[in-house]
Amino acid sequence: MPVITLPDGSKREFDQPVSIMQIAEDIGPGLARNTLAGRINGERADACDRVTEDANIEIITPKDEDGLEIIRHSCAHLIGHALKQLYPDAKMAIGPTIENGFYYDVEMEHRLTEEDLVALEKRMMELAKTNYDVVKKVGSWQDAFDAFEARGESYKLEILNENIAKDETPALYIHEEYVDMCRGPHVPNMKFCQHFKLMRVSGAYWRGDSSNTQLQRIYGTAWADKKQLKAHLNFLEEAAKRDHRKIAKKLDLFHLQEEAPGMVFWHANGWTIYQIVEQYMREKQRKHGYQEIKTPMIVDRSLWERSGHWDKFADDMFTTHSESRDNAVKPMNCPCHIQVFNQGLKSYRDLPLRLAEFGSCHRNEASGALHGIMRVRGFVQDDAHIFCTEEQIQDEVASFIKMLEEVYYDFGYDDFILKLSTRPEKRVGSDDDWDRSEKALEDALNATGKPWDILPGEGAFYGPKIEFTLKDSIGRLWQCGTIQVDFSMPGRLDAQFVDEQGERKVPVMLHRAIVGSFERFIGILIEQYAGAMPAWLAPTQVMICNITDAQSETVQKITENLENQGFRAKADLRNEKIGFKIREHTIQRIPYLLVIGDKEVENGTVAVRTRDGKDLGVMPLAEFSELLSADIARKGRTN
RNA sequence: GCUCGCGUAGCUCAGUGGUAGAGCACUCCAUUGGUAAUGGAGAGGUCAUGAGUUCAAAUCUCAUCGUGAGCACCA
Repeated sequence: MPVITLPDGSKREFDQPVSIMQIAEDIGPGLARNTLAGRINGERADACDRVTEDANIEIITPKDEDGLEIIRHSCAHLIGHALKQLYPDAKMAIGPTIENGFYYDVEMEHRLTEEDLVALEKRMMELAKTNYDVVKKVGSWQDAFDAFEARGESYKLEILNENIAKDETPALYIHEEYVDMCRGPHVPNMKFCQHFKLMRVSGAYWRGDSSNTQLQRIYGTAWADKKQLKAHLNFLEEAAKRDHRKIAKKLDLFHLQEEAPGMVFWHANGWTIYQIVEQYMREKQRKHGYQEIKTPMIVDRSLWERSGHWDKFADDMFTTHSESRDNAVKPMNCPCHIQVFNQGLKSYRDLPLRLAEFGSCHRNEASGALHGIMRVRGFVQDDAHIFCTEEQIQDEVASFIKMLEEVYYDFGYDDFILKLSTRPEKRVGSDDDWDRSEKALEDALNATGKPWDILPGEGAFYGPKIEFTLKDSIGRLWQCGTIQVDFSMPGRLDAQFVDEQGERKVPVMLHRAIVGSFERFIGILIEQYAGAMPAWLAPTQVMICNITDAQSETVQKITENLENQGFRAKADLRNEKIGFKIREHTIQRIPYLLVIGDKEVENGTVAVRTRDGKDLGVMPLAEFSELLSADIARKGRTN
């Protein structure tokens, strides 16, 4: 005789066990029609699952966030249903949901092409449109094993053998002749799975291990209704227009070419942005107590052997040979920074010592990893190493995060993601060291008042780290900032300081970066602003246009005047119509356009228009200078 | 590095066996026009590279390089 309590507090009593669906029917037929699944005392359950005892029950519909996930998960099963009709030899591996959609990894002889994907999608839609019921069957481990053995689903058998205990009762979901195994819940009927689109097919390793066979991964997106699906596809289309590689061509920012894969050729416009970012960071670091240094790019192999990098990363380093020496082009700056630290005996009074470098590094990244200027082989880090005592770690981390926030807010990044990566299995340092430094990072994260994720086991071998991650235009995540505790390298490279007792001790080293790589950071900036850089970063801040030759001299004077004030101003004196010039510079995303005609010359004014097409009216040049200064001073702050 | 796709004029792209096209950009001429494209003319490509099939290859095959998506990697 279960008593059901609904989210609004109302209760319903039944004289026998009831399914979620029956409860929904009891509440109303409209709700029953939209019932995907439910929650029994907060635990997700299938619509057909029975409630035997008193419980809090919630009904999940497509409007529910969980509902969308359930739809996506069932769409993955739908791939299996349709795919095995078209390719009976296909073996289904795993089919989870991901952000905005789902995928299924499959092994099969035939390599899926784009046309195959279209055909597969068509079959999936046909099947879904029949509105068939999905039947859940809970049975013994052996039942599941037999079912998949009969079907030759070797990956399912492997999952059963390795991931599911013999005394468990796995749930099978029956999609007509197709059977899948899943924790669920799933949709009760395929009428809910009719707003999806297959996106692409690519390779993916079984269990994420590159030594395993590579499967074919079919990606799809799925939504609760047509409108949501359309909105998502539209979003992707808009996002593609923000791609930093496309914008870079249009705005003449940089290029890449075959002879130097993964190395950026910065053009004047892009380099202007780069320089502003670098100068800004230089000033920021100075104010926060860093000393800027510069260390060599080519360093003898022996240093990399001592630092431990040669062992781990030899294949990923560029090397050069000269006379009798093997050198590596530096992939990172820390060993060099320790060399600077090691010059002259350091006292505890020198700590914390913060050494910063805009360090030009090269790593021979796998060809498949390269991506525009987000992942490159030659890059520059705003790298710094803080040499300190263990007691100083927490304060240093806290003030670093503060500095990072100042920087990110100035660049208009308000929603970066924080993650803490903790001790991996293979590591150096005592558990005690790890306990303390993980705690220090944790405390610093909590002090930010922002949410953060934990990535267990993802720390570097030498210490835990915090990562600060930004998103590109289509939501891909890129790590930019980081702060990492290192117990290992200072000792390996003989860094020491003299403590209060006159004893020599090894300092702790904090690796840290805010922009990370300038290349990546600027790539994300371009996508964030879709090329319309805020005035402080815009390569050209103001373009001054004449209407006819009669105003040329005045335009030149105005341009000079603005340049002398430190603004990045250019004159457009071409024999073109004003509409043509306006269009061109608007497309070039120049923040301010000044138009000078006879009226302006006569009155000593400028007509101001923004790249958004706003007419700010006619004003004296001094007034425009103030306006531009104020805009520049705001940087990328949104408030 | 792996899987699949792609590589044609500066850019965006059309061209699927008979030695190459459009729009924009570029150059020249005319035009001096008040806020997103003035008109006309011209120049520009051993179709990524190499090999093969064929009477004939941008087009078919193979390899290499680059690139895109994803996977793996990311000190």
